[in-house]
Amino acid sequence: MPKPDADPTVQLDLSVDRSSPVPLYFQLSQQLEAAIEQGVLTPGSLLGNEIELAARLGLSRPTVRQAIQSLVDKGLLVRRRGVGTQVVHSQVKRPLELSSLYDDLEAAGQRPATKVLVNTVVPASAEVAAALGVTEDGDVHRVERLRLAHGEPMAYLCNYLPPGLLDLDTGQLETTGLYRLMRSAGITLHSARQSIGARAATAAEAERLGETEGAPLLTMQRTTFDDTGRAVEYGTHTYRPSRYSFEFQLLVRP
Amino acid sequence: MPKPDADPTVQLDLSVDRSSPVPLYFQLSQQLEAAIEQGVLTPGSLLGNEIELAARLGLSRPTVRQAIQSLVDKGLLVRRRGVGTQVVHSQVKRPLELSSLYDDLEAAGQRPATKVLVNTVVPASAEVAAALGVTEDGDVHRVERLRLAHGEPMAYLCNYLPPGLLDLDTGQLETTGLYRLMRSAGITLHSARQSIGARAATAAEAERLGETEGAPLLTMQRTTFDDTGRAVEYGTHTYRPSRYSFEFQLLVRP
DNA sequence: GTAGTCCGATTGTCCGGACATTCGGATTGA
DNA sequence: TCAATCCGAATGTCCGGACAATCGGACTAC
Repeated sequence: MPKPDADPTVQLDLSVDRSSPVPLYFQLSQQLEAAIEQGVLTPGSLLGNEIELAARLGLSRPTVRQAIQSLVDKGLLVRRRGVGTQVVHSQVKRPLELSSLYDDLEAAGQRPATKVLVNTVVPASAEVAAALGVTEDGDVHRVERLRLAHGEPMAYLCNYLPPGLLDLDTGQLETTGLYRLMRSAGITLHSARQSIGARAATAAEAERLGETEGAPLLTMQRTTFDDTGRAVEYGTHTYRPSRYSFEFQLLVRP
Repeated sequence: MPKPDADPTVQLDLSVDRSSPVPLYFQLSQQLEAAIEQGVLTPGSLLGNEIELAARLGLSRPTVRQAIQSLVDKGLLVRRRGVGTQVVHSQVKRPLELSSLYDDLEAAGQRPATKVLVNTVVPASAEVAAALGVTEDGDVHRVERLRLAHGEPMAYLCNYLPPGLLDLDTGQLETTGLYRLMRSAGITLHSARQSIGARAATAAEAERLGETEGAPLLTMQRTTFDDTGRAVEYGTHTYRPSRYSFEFQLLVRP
């Protein structure tokens, strides 16, 4: 009985457009990622050696390697010296990005709505001043929002921003997420420090979220930095655990 | 009045050992990382252009770029075309790894202790079977542990492992973390899917953790995969929010 | 003075090649 | 039969060079 080939080397029709301004390695990595996404490249299948792949596409090996490496970094491929490069056995989706709750809900088809409760300038408390790196009692923007999904309150978001960074329009805040506003204002987000915990709801918190006093709440604090190292946002959020949990995938750094 | 140079190009004494089996780019990236860690390379300072750095070290530019790129991926450096490469303005520590609670506590100097409550083989429930990708009612290892810090219970950990993967010695489980055991058994961890939430403690949970019934608990579910895509571990954990919260740093993918 | 333009500096992309290292199977030997 | 050895295959590392794209400051023109 002939044994079926378990991990065949897949032949794809790949091509690159040298007249395009898009980098060649990026064109290739996108095509490979699409092939994996659509199941053309099945989990476990080998990708064929780099040399031949480069020759087939008329590219150099470094370029092909750069394309493959970007997918390895995303967790979609695994390289094994002496063996080859193969597609990871699925399960991998998104390796945890610095995403906004708004975008997450929208992607999940939850039709998020936002109610801006407060949008003003206040003197910075000691906590906020320390997080944002501004002087205490200096001006900071304060935004309080209630995030709803299907008309039900899901989270209470309280955010602080350093002054002069961004015009915070209440109308815009109700139709999109804070991160998207910041990015479109030319701020390049770089990293964030997060802390996720839980605690019992105070009376005021319970009131806001439609829970009862003492009910468990999921809490998140976050400070976000841009690529110059400035803190550009500090926020304390509380979530209804029956409506929301943090789901993410993370990769092991090799 | 002479204006002090805010972001000077720093001169370091770097060197590489060509007789070492350690890759040159790795030697360089380690030295740069150490210089950043120790404050020799101050936040905001420029790194000097790649060409000259390569010439100074007797390396080629691709090698230097590979070293720099690895630090950019770690979030320690930022590159700007036409400007140069500069050290990120601090704040960056660890970009969230797939770490074990045991190692985290140990690194924080908390002297963690583990009490193994259950270490046995059981038939897989539907939930466990789905997570691990084994047949329902098939054998799986079940480990229940209580993790303590300073003698106080901090978390209750319930884990399932597919059969035949690992010898689970109760003594070893009490002196180290599960991940370390798996790694030393030759399993290369690749990624994990996590879900963090909160809920009120049941009577049994409260009893185990020394809380009262209805107290808020922080919960985490995780399925871990190796680089072949096999699920190698599934666990449901509950934490006392007064004793533990998830703290991590995450990077924005450029 | 202010706006637009030019230009040097620096990183980004890409090439073609060379050798080293590791894996896994096939061969060989006990 | 089983273990040790060899060998092909594939990725890992490294080189030296070339040109493109972009940033920021200096210069120029109005």
